[in-house]
Amino acid sequence: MELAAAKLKFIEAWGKLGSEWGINRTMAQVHALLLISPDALTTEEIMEELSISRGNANMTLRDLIGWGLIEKQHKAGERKEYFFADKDVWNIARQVAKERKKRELEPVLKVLNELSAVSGDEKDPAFKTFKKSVKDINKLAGNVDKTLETMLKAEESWFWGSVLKAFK
Amino acid sequence: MELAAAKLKFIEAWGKLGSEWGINRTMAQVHALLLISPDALTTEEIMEELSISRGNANMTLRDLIGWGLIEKQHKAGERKEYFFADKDVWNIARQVAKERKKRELEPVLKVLNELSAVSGDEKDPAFKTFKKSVKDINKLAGNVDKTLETMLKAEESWFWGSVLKAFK
DNA sequence: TTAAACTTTCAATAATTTTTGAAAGTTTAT
DNA sequence: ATAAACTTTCAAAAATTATTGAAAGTTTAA
Repeated sequence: MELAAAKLKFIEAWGKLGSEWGINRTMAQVHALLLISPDALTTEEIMEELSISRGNANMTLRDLIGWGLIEKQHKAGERKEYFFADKDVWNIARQVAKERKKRELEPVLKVLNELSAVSGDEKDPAFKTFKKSVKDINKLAGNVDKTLETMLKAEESWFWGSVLKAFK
Repeated sequence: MELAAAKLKFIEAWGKLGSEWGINRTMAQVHALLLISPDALTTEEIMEELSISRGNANMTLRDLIGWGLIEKQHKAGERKEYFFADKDVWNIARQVAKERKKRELEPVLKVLNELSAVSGDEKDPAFKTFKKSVKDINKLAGNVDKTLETMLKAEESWFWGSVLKAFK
C-alpha cells in the first residue's frame, strides 16, 4: 500500500474508533492527521486535508488542546498558528486516561459513594440487591482507579513490564 | 437517601456513563434497572419503569442479550418473557471487555497490521513518521490485548491481586 | 490609524442517532 | 381453526449531535 492511501485509511480507522468510544469522529481524525504529520500544520491545511469547515477545524483544534493532545506552535515571522501532536503514544494514552478519568469516571464514583449511604429495610430484597450492586461496582471502580493512578505516573516499559510479569 | 430516589439516581448515572462511552443511554439504563432488581422483569414492567415505548424496550433488550449482559427467563405456566441481568460485576466487566475487544479493538488491530506493510521512501519524513506512529500504536495495542486476554480468563481476586501487587 | 491577516463565535442547517407506536408476526390454548 | 397473549418490525418523527460559513473579533505591521 502507498503512503497516501495508508494515511487515509489510518485517519478513517482512528475516526471510527473514536466515535465508537464517545469521541467526536472529526476530533479523532484531526488528531490522527497531526499524529502522522512530521510537521506542524495550519488550520488551513487541516481544513483542506480533511474537507472540513473553518469553524469546525477551529473548534476541534481547541478541543484537542483541551484534551492535552496537541499544541500550538508559532513560527518566527509568521502570523499563522501551527498545530502539532505529541507523537509519544504512551503520553497520548496517559493523557486520554487522565482526562476521561477526571471528566467521566470521577463524577460516577462520586454518585456511587453517595448511593452507598442509601437507607432502607435490610430485609427487603430490593434494598439488599441495590446495596450489593453499588458496593461491588464501587470495589471494581476502586481497583480500576488505583491502576489508572499508577499508569498516569509510570513509564511505559516499567508499567507493562510489571503488568505482564504479574500474569506469568 | 431513600431507595426509590437512589434507584433513579443510579439509573441516571449509569445511563450517562454509558452514553459517554459510546453505549446507547437507554440500553445502559435498562441494564442498570435489571442489575438492581432482585427479580426478573417483563418488557411491560421495564417500559413502565423507564417510560419508554414497546419498540424501544424490545430492541434494547435484544441488544443487551447480544452483549451477553442479560438473559430471558420463562416462568412455568406463563406466556410472558422475563429478563434478568447477571449480577456479578466482574462477569459484567469481562463481558463488556470481550465484546468491545471483538467489535472494535480487533477491527482496528487488523487495519493497523495492514498499515504496517505500507511502502515508501525511507528518507521521507512523512513516511518515517507514519511508520513510527503505526508501530508504536501496534505495540501499545498488543499489550492492551494481552492484558485483556488475561482478564477474560481470570478470577477477579487473582487478577487484581496480581496487578496491584505488581505496582508495590 | 488603517487595513490586512488571521482567529473565534454562533445561529442556522445538516447529519446522525434514537424513539415511537401501530401493524404484522408468532405462539399457545382451546 | 380461532382468538387471545404476547413479541417483533420498521417507517416516520423526535431528539441529539455535528457542521457550516459569514460576521465579528483580534493582532500585527506599516
